[in-house]
Amino acid sequence: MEHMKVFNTLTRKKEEFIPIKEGEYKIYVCGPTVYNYIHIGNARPAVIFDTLRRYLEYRGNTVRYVSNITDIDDKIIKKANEEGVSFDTVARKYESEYYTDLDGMNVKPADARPRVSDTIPEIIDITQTLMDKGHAYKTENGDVYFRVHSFAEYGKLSHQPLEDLESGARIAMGEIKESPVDFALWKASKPGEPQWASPFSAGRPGWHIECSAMSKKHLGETIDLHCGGEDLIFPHHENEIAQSECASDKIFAHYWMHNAFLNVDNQKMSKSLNNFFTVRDISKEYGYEVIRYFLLTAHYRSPLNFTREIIAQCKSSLERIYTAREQLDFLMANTTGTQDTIKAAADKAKADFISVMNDDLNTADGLSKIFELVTAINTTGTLQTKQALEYAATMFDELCGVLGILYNRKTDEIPQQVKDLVAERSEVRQAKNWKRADEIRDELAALGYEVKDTPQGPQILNK
RNA sequence: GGUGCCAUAGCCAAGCGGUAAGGCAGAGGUCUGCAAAACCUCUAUUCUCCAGUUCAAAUCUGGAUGGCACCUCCA
Repeated sequence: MEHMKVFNTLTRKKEEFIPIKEGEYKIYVCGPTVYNYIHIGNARPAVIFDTLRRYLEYRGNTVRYVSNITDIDDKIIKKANEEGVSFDTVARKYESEYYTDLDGMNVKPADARPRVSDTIPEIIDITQTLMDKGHAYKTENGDVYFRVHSFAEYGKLSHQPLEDLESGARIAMGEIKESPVDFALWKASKPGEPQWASPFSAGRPGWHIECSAMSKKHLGETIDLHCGGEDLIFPHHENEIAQSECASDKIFAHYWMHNAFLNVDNQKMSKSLNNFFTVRDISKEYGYEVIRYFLLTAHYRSPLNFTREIIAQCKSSLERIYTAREQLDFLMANTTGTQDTIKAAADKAKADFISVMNDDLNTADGLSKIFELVTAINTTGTLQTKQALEYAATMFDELCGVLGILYNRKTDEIPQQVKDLVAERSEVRQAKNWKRADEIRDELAALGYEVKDTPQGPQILNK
């Protein structure tokens, strides 16, 4: 069995991606904190790792894919208090909006989409285990902290010596910790905060413990891959490793993948710079699919710059793919050709596509392989047999499907009214009545259709 | 200060030791009643700069310059 290669943050090397059980991958992706609409930066891991999943499935594997919702968090609580509603009112709203955006970008629903608020017993359980094993301690006010110095491998993901981390760490107001690097597993609740009963105190979980608990609950103690944005490497993922491995005495995840950040006008997105874009707003202007396409145009470990100019370019590029696909359908219905050389071109595109995707998910190169097939189709057109074109179309759809693009094709039956207008237009064109012909084109446009005149007759496009 | 990453045409971007993929934009042409799309040709003798290694470097090494990230619960 051939495996793709991925860059493993743990070893900082490209490695063969070998699952625990051949043909089955267990993947956990850190999801968003739901206190607002997601921004385009949030969309990057969602789309990239969805593409990884699609690719692994395309290559014949089964994938168990889990992505969480962080619905207990300071920012959510703050927003809820501002609006005078409960935290879960805020969380449920933006969770729902998040899924609307994911659906818009053609991200397949995860097999499990756990919420922190539904995982409290498991969180308490791990916390208790860590305390029992001496990896965690409780303070007077009811907080529970992880004892970082009890885990010798701490820092193995971020590749930072503990001393350096220690010098950079801060102690927040009111924290009483043995070491500045220790982090909260459980926080005793303060007034105005949601709380859950626990053996430690009435309180709520810390940030990092939730992913350890949800990953274990839905995928087991050891998984194949854990991924997320590169900012999560430290402290979030480092801490997850510490918690999970100390609790289970097993490897938490064999592979770690992290996507680079997305910038706007070459600057970090931030509210103060006023360069903050939500997926929702961009989708209204350009459509969701262009966002997905855009995210695939660069390698996931490279920084990606977002500007309106670049998005506009992506829209044109995507258009070329759509046009070729529509052309393919038209050709299949009208070709009189006898060749089948397009089959070889399609086979080559597929083989090349697999080759570049195997190399650490090179989606940018993957797209270029689709464009090579586009050119082959556009060049050879009516010379090919119907069967050969069908073969190419199947391959075309396969590859686009792996990248998750080309999902907005209009496949509705063309209305009789439109067909009649096109027929009338053909007649008046025969009579060289160009005025009426152009009128009809306008009428068709008003109905949402476009007509192109080709040597094989009029091609009707649903726009 | 510690740890990493990046620099390829007007724009986006792959390539990572063997002589510059792909897309967008642009110019000219073909086709067309006009369109649209498509096709053909052109658009980096060169990969930020300077040294070095090598038969061979955008690709490796050293240095410089510029940009970015993490070490601050931001994907």
